Amino acid sequence: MQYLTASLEDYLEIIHILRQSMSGVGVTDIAKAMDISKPSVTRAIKSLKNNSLVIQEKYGKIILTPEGERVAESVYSRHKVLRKFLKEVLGVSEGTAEIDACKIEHVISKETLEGVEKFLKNYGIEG
Amino acid sequence: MQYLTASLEDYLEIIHILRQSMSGVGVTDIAKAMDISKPSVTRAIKSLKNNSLVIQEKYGKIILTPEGERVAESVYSRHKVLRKFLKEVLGVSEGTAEIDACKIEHVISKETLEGVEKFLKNYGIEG
DNA sequence: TCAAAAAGTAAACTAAAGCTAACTTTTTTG
DNA sequence: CAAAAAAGTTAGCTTTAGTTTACTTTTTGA
Repeated sequence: MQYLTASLEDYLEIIHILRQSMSGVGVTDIAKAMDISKPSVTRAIKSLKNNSLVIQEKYGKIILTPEGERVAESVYSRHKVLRKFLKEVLGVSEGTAEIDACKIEHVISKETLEGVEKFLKNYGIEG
Repeated sequence: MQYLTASLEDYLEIIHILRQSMSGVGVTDIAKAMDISKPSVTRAIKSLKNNSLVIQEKYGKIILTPEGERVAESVYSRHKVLRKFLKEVLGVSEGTAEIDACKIEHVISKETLEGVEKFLKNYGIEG
């Protein structure tokens, strides 16, 4: 899995986040969290399964594979760094920081992310 | 025209940029600049025509309408602000700044863009 | 001036990602 | 424990945006 779409990255991220507050993540949980239909989720999960990023028995809960977990954490980490930067450095509101971080996290390069992290570190804004 | 896809914004932007160094912008110019096929360009132009953002007679050159020009300039302006910020503030390389600006310009909110502009102004980095 | 090259278009295919309607399976609960 | 509710899936539609192949139109230059 070298390339993932923004959409599939979002699914992994939300599964990761939901997992932190519930024992098992299901299609309906994801659909509600992302405000999309259940069939859309089912199809996305199928695609993630094909890429060995999640495991799910038919009608069962969705579990991230180690690789899926790795990708999800990577995306979520980018999200948190960007959100912090937008809020603390650019003075953007909570809500906008959340929304924009969620979009920028999918398109930003490694180099720019590192620039952001370096900036936060230099200014003593801890992660 | 309240909402434009990232792709269509890119077409408007590239037409605007090409126009600065050539008298008439054609399908082939755009295809080469964006490294995509000519039929892809033709279809995108058709969509922009439907939205009254460009004018083109059959087999003719492509011209931005005043509204198209307004949108193109808005996108390109975002691009320049972001590129400058990435380079001057985050210390990102020329090439990466160009690439990332080109992606972030389509997803960033007004509020965050204003935060970026304010930051540049505060630090005396002139536009 | 007319034939070849270049430019532009049309048609049809593909993939991603959303949707609804209708179905099956599982869970809950009276 | 069986019926209803909830959860999950399937099938088929839509849009966007890329592709290739094959066509038409325009431009150019020997």
